[in-house]
Amino acid sequence: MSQLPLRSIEAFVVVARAGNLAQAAARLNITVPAVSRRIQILERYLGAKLFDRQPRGLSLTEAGEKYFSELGPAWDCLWKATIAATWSVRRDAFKVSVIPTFAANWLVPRLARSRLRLAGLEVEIETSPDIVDLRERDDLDCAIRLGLGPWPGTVGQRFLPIKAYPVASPDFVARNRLESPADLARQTLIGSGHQPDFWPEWFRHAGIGSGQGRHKSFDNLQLVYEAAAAGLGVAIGLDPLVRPYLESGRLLRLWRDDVTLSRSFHLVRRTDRVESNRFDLFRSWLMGETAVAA
Amino acid sequence: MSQLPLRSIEAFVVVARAGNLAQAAARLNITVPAVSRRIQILERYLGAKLFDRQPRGLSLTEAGEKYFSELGPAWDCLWKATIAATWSVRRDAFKVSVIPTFAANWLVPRLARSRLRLAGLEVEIETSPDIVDLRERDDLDCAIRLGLGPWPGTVGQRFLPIKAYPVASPDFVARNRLESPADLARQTLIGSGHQPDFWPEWFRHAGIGSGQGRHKSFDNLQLVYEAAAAGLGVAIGLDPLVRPYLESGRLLRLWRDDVTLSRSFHLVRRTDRVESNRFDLFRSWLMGETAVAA
DNA sequence: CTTCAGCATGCGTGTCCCTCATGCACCACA
DNA sequence: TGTGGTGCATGAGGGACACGCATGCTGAAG
Repeated sequence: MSQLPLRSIEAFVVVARAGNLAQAAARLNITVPAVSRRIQILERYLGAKLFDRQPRGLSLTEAGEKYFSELGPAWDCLWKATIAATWSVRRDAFKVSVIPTFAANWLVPRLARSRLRLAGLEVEIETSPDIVDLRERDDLDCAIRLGLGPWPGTVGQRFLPIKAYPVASPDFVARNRLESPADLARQTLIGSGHQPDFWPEWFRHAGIGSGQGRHKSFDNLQLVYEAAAAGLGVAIGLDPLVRPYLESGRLLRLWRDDVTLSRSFHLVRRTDRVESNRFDLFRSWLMGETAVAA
Repeated sequence: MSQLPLRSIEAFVVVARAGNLAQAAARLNITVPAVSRRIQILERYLGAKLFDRQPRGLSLTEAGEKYFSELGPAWDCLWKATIAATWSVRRDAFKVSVIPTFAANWLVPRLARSRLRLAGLEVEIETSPDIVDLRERDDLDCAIRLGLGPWPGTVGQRFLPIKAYPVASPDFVARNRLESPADLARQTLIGSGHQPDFWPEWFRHAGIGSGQGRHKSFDNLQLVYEAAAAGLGVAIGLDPLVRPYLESGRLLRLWRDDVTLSRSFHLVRRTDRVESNRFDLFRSWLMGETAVAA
């Protein structure tokens, strides 16, 4: 007496868009096997294969393609309508509190090319170098935080691990002989003030006594990287954040070794607020982005 | 970590269309309390009231109206796409085997004004006075049967109880004095040949020895009623089927007493076939029709 | 005033679905 | 050709969710 396998249909849409189960699972906030089963259920229900299982992910079959072309828009419409109906009063944007560096180097670029607005969600970013207490800011819907978690009054989940490695400007590298981590002792190390400094944790992993060189501190990571790019010294690069600098060539990674930090990025919301579909949508998008970024 | 309450959204669409929980429950094939809860869940999730609970059923609030206006089409689209994707090969109609009288007096009129075709399901009716063995007819998707059930090789559910009462033409009533069931002994009783005759069961309930009058039999109920309308005698009217005759005035109900027969209409499908969404859709529609017809 | 229709709620239970662990196929690289 | 890695499928077990039943409640009709 089964009805439409709705959860399977949902999974189908997400998988079709993602192209692989891992990213879809992240978006759906369930595990890969669970997604796999959902797809199987739908395929059995329809009596048709929807995906070709290929060594590198899945791709839609002809039937799947056709089904998806009709289903996708309908699903978006459903989402959009549901978002719009949420506290129909609340036509305001979905506000997220983030540290400036993450906003500039990760969040904003991805938001720009996302489908979120199409899905009916307007996202507004508020940056703050310090951790904002969500309980005192009713206008904020959630926050993205860098640290160990949990934070009082919030629930959340880790969504992006951080790798760290020393970086410096090409010019700086050319002028100084930096052959092994031990050479760092003679250099100026640029750290962050507001955010906990990541040098100690890196030195610990690298097996060297904490850096003996001179230290410089800046309030925010953006300034840290800018300083390094200007040739002021060696900074500790946090992997997703520093990438734009590496890609543009303004900074170089000194050695291949990297360290996965204990701190990572977390998405948190207030414990005392009902989880809204706006939050669902945002998290879904966020998880999908990180899964693909791996 | 909840996702969209899809089952609740489904329920919302169905309830919004039905206007009351009972009919919606029938369509969804679940109980009334279950539907009630689904709606509550959605309302909590959205943070908005969707229905005004009125003494006579529910009606959409303004917010609900708006939500439904966007959701309804999307939902239909989803259904349609899913139907279309079902064994993408099978573009043929959904074939139902029915007895002729039921087709003519109940099914066809309702099908005509239904949204089924809009939803993407083409229904084809095959009438047969005898019970067709579904196992021998691969082209049939399901059957509607009058009887006690179950039938070998099938699963199904009762969906329409039958009330029975004697009927005769206005002319016949004028010519003969028919004041109590006992008077039937002197009259010609018109029964059916193929279908089991319903007179005996009626007499048993009425507390009278089986009718002593002359009997006439016809192959199908349509002919039975036509014969009665022509003044040939008294027929036993089966409630949903004989109604068109009563409404047009061609037949009159003799007494207010009625009997609910042990036999009723059942919707059945083959046990050995996976329940398809086409069947789901058809059943959903059928259940909704009977709930409203009550 | 009684009865009935129709929706809400408490409680117990069954079932579905998810997670974890493992297996398998394919590709890349040595 | 072996080895590691990626990505999906499958088996077992458990937990949460949602359904059904019984009952209560409210407003209207007889």
